[in-house]
Amino acid sequence: MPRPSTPLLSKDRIRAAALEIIDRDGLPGLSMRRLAAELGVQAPSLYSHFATKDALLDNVCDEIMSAVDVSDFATGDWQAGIRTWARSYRAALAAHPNIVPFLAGGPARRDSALRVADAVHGGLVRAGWPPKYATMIGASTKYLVLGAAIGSFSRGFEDDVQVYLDRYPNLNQAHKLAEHADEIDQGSFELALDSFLHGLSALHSAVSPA
Amino acid sequence: MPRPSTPLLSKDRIRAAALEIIDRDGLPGLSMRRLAAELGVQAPSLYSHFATKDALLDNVCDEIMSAVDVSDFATGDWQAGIRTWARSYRAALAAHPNIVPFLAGGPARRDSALRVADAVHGGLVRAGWPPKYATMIGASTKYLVLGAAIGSFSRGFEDDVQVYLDRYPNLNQAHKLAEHADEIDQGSFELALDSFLHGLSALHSAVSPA
DNA sequence: GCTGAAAACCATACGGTGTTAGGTATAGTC
DNA sequence: GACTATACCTAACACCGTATGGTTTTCAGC
Repeated sequence: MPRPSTPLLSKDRIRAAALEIIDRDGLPGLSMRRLAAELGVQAPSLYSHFATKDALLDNVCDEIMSAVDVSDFATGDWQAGIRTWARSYRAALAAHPNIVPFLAGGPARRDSALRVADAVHGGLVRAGWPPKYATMIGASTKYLVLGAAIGSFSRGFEDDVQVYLDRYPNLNQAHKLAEHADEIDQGSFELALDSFLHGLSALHSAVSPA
Repeated sequence: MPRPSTPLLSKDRIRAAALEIIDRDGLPGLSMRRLAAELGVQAPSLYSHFATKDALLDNVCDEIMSAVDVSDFATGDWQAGIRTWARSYRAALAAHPNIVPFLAGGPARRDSALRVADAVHGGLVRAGWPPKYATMIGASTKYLVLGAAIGSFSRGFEDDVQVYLDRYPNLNQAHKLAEHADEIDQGSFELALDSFLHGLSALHSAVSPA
């Protein structure tokens, strides 16, 4: 069956199916053959739309990152800018945790990432932060978000309580963590974000020329 | 060549060689065949010592994590405990950045991770933190370290300056980042850690029963 | 409307992967 | 000295990403 009348595939359809597989079966669960099968097609056909598997994954990442909101940097309130950015960033990754190891590992050269970096850096500098600090604050915030996404407590602990009880007395309630994992992840993230901004706010008056 | 007089392989030797390959060639550069070749052996022989590749990688991670220092939690100074923990943790990962995506993705059930979690949680609770906060503080700190390790600025930007200059005016000095990447990574991490502890310290007096 | 090029599918195949099965000779144990 | 477990081997399986080249349809330009 060569070139059909109406195309079976499209970048959008492939991307959506890939993300669905990743969310459902994890990153290793995505293979070009399985993806093709799910689309009712043979594996090499995908290469008419994406040059490599990595290019496809990059495209998936770009779509995820497009939900990141840096608009509050335009208001002049740099704290609101960071908060909105960090929260939307984290939410975007938490919605698709399985792809985070790939997304984080890849270079920041993706267009979507550059758009964000530019807005963040510009917003902070306009708010009076010296460029060097703007860079570090951007990096720190990214650390926090990526770490929260990849090191999520949710899937960190074993259901088998015995493992903890035996040897680690301080973790005797660890099995309860699984139940409240999302809550703890969210709380920990907010705690870190609040503390971070608290500290920055003190620093700002010390280094800002205004 | 069956069972040799003196064993060619050992868990230690395999682990060391694997880590060397990962450090040199990255995580995808490690295959059982290449590892075996480097050890002067055939791939299936490795399975006499490790059940699977993942088990081998877990073992490598355990070794890396053994350098993490939680001893300062025993001094009663919880801030020093966190600082020493976070810094040694980050240093351990920064020494082997290529394995971080695997290390971070895997569950926290590894023995070394449990040892740390127990010490951290115990130290914080003894210092007066309510257990819920102890959990969140541990998680937050872990986020920061993992994020700093995986989202390292160092490898985040393209050498090709033109990419930035064209479209993102606020990033016009981005090419300089590569030169000072390590410095920026370190500075950003310390900035985040300081701010975080600063905020926590205020919170402590509010929630501690003492 | 015809011709030529590009697009979008296909089957086949290559070299790589983690891993299993089964063989063989040595080391250590009763 | 016989037996078993060990630590290597070769061969092979199922899978992977992807290159090649073929076939038909669509589309652009004359």
